Formats: sequence, structure tokens, C-alpha cells
Amino acid sequence: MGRPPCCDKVGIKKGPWTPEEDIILVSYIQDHGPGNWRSVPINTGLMRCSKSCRLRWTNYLRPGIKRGNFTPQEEGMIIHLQSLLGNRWAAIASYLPQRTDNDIKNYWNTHLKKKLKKYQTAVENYMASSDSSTNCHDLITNGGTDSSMPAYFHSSSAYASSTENISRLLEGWMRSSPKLNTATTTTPEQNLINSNSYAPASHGVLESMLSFDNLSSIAWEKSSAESAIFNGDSEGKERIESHNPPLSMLEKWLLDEAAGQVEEDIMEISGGDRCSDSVIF
DNA sequence: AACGTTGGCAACCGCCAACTT
DNA sequence: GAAGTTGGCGGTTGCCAACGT
Repeated sequence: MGRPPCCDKVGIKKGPWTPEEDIILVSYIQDHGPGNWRSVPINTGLMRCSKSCRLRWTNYLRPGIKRGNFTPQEEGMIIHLQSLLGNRWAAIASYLPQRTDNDIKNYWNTHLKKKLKKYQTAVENYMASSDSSTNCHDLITNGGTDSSMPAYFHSSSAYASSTENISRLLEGWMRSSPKLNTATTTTPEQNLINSNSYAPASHGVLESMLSFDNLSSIAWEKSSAESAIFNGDSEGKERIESHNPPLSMLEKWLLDEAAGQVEEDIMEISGGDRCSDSVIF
């Protein structure tokens, strides 16, 4: 009946992976390719569960993973996708080929959720307040960007760097592997379309809702076209919305915050006066 | 310098759909 | 078709470094 169990629970090592274990795993996958995880601990002698091996590979060792330093554009995409998909991290990750679902999930839980909460609180306070002297500048700077905010960019740990190095070592192999070629030699857009075992994409309905073109362009024409929405440039707005759902105020703020453009844009939006009551996301 | 607290992240756990026998 | 396993996913935990007192 069925297949034998993936691994014995007895004698299985848990906890952080050592560089030695990583090298063993990477070497094995170089020779055999990812997949058939059950055979990995058996053939390598790793005292790890097959699941643990798969997780280690997909989240940290596979080539092409970008660690730390989420860009404002990536943040915008995550926020946008999360609002559309909810906590379907794997689906969200499929639109950010260099990021793992675990990474995105962690980033959401530790950074973005806080930002959202802060922003929401600020909006609620603002709405409840009868103080007409409060302006958008106060709202946004106090609500979202005070000095207690975690640094925007985070340095990778020493060991993360070493896994990055292992990933780099693999890049040559990736290029020579026909099966995996698309992961390193194609554009992110193509990666999505040709999603292979590395990108557990499950687009389905979503694919019809959001093409990568749509999403990448969120980050995209930020410099010129986005302000059209807020400046009442109907032609520009139409141009954008024909390709993308408009960014929420929050998304715009998050993107701009990092770019240091909040103040400028608030001035544009409000014309120097109190902002409109439509600040809802 | 020592201790306590907080934040970030790697890894585990449990569930479930798909698959195998 | 039933029984059992695998692989994938999201939620959660626990460790550790950074920070504050």
C-alpha cells in the first residue's frame, strides 16, 4: 500500500543547517537536480528529513535568490498582491521570482504589517480629529515614518552571505542545465510564464487578473506617470489604469517613503492645503 | 558590564491535495 | 476505490543579535 514513509522520525537532526550540510545538499542537487526529496537524505547521509532538505534548498540554497534589501518596488508589489490574494505567499512569491514565499511572509509579518497598522491608526486618528490644522504632511510623517521605524534595508547575516556564495557557485551549473536554464537566463517575466519547479506558481484565475506586466509596472513608471493620478491628469490616469489597477494611497506612500518623495507629493496632492477626505485604502 | 526586552528570521509543525501502489 | 505517502503551503515557534536600561 502506498509508498514507504519519507523518513524515520528517530535520529533526524533539527535546527539550523551547518555550512557542511549545505555543501552536501548542494553537491547532491548539482548531480541529481531538485526533486525526489525522499531520496536526498538517504543518498547523502544527511540526518535531515526530506522536507527539511527541500525547504533548505527552496528557501536558501537555490540559485537566484535575493536576500534582504526589499526595494520599495517589491514592497509595493507585495502590498498590492496581498490585498488581492490574501496570505497566499506562494502565489505572491511567484510574481517575485527572486524572493521566496518564506521571505515574503516574514517581511510582511515583521515590517509591512506594522507599517499598515501604523498608517491605519494614523488615518483613524486623523478622521476622528476635529483639528483642522492637521495636514497630510503630519498625517503621513507621523503615522508612518517616525524615527522608531526599522531601517529600510537590512544587512544580511554572515551566514546568509555564505549561502549566497553557495548559490553563486551553482550558477554555472544552472546555466549548463537545460531543465533549469530558464531560471537564470530568462527575464523575470519569462520565468513566470515558464514557471518550473523553482517557482511554484499556481496562477489560474489570478493570471487572468494580473499579468506580470501589470505588476512590474507598478514599480515602473513611477517617475512620471503615477503622479498623473494624483494631479488629475486624466489622460495619464487613463493610460495607467488601462494597464493597472490604481495604486492605493498607502501603496503610493510606501513607495514614496523610501524614495524620499512624500513631502513633494503631499504638496502636489493637497496643493499645500489639507488633503481630501478620500484618503482611504 | 550585566541584565532584560525587542525584533528579525530560519526552521518546524500540521494540514491537505495530488500521487502511488 | 482504498490506503498510505509525498510535496507544497501557511501559520507559528524559538533562537539570537541588537538595543535599551
